[in-house]
Amino acid sequence: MPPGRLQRELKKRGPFASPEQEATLNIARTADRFGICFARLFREYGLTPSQYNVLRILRGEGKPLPILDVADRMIAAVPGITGLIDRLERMGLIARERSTEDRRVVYVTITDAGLDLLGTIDKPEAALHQRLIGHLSPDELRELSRLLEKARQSLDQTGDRGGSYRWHKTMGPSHPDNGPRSIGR
Amino acid sequence: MPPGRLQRELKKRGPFASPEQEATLNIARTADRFGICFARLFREYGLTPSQYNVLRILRGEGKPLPILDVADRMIAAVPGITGLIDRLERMGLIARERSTEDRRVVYVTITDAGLDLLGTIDKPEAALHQRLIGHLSPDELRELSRLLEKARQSLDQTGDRGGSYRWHKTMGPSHPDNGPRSIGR
DNA sequence: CTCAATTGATTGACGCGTAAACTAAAAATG
DNA sequence: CATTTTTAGTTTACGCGTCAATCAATTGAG
Repeated sequence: MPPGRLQRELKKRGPFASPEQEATLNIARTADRFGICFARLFREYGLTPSQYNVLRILRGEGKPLPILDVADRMIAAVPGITGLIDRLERMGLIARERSTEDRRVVYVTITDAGLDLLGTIDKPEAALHQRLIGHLSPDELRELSRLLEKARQSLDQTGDRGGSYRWHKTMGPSHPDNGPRSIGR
Repeated sequence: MPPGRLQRELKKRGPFASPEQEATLNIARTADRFGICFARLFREYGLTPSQYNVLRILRGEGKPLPILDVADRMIAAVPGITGLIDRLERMGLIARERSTEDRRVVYVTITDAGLDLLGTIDKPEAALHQRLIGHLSPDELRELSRLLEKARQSLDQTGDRGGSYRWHKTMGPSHPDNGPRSIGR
């Protein structure tokens, strides 16, 4: 049976086909807009969102971390991480260091310069969070986070984890996963 | 209330710096995860999220649209639109057409092939929306959309429109969200 | 009318995400 | 011990977003 006129008509001028679509699009749109603001902020300090992301992960860890562990905590797939690390290393914000035990793994650490840079971003970043959604009441913020967390439950159940490429080890659902840290788009 | 999903996912030992940060990060994270799902769906049909976005905009308009008007309705900046249009044209999904009055202007239309392709994506896409947030109640969906729209108000007021590059015409705040249509990250 | 400013659109350079193919080291298997 | 398999990481190729610079058509000021 062909598509049907009813469906076509509903689609034609209705702003949204369903409340589900409306919500999903709202999530995407809001994240995009907010992401642009954060990207602008990071760029003032010479960083892209992804680069900031890596630095945050490394600062949070406090000690050298294998490169793939960094990738695991970002949404990004693995291959892209190499160039990212390259650039950060060239900027002097992080340092590579090959493991002696297992010479395949490359550890990455944040340098003092990297920590300094992050330190200068901390306050403006908090202020931006505040500017963007500070006008929501505490109740609204709580409810918003609750709804978004509930929304993401549909991903866990279907095994639809973000990181493609390989789902090596730690396949267990909801292991103590240090997820992505930042905001970048 | 238990620790909260995002907090656990981030394995942040301390609490969030602020409820504002928690909410902002939740928005970004949810959009990222959902975006991956949609990107996968579109890719099954040979489309990237951006390409799908352009096609949706053109179908919604129903008539030829100047290239910059397409860019306006996407988050993307202007220069990137050219290559995007190039590829879609090469795929036979849209058509370019130079204006006769103002020979600087290039109009873009969706072809029948483009419409057909979109038609085949419609149902699976709706199903995906459903799968991703169908488990929220109507009340919750309404509330989620309301909160996200309210969150975005902070952007309108400060003139922080997404599209950089040039902020030519149509500066009007929040015209009936004819804005970007898709989901891509 | 002429010349400068504006506007629509494109190009080039760079960073990033992702799929695919590849190298090298370690682990598993026989 | 030799061979296969797995794993860490890189390279390559392509699509896309963004900035800076450019070109051509149009508009505006004098």
